[in-house]
Amino acid sequence: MGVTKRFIYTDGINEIANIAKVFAHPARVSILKYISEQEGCICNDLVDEIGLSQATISQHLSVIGNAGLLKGRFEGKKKCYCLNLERFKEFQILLNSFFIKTSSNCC
Amino acid sequence: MGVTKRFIYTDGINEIANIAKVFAHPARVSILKYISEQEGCICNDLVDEIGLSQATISQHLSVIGNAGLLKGRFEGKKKCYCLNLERFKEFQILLNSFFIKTSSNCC
DNA sequence: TTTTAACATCGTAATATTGCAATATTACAA
DNA sequence: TTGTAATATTGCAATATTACGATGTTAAAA
Repeated sequence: MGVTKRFIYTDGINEIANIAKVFAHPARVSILKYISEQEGCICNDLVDEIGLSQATISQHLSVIGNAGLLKGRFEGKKKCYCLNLERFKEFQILLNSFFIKTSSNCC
Repeated sequence: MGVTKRFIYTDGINEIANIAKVFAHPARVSILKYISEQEGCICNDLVDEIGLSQATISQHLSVIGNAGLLKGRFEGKKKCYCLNLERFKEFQILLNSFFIKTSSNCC
């Protein structure tokens, strides 16, 4: 018990859930918001900005990154994280189409 | 440790995360999809349809319900669950405005 | 009244997530 | 080289989530 039974759902359903999971933590929402607000590249100002430890921020960044939402490149020892806009739009479209398909009412 | 530090984020950020959390499990995505596909009112066909125990489905329904996404009423011993369309649209709008505000690129 | 069907709730086991300190790792600076 | 700043990874403690059996609760059926 305790494990999500992913195999009983369609790929489409699982995909929506996986996308949502990225946004399901305020730290990750904050990170995305902050990154998109910066003109230039940002690094771990996120640690100061958000107020979680460096380890924790790095962990959240990897969750966001694994979802394909980040482009990161090193500039010397600093790392620049940027939004992968294409993927981000893809997420928006997928979520929206879920909303649209799911908006008929039964009662 | 282990607790999400909600107090360090703005209400807006927490709200997005809370909304996303509802969709962050495939069972809940399935339930919403299934409910919206039914013409009339549905009950716990969800148990047969999805293949989780009645207790588990009921639990997920209460998560969805607590988010304000369900209208439920009893018809005899059966309970009819319907989408609260207004709230659902609200979710869609909130998520979308997050996407829009967050779509500028830094690199 | 008793039974039964349709849910809800409780208790609990299994697993996942969150967060941080400590410890790598990496690349520049001295 | 050695030191150091920036980030990643590891290990672990605390808490949350997921799932289900067992047990309520309630309303119709028998």
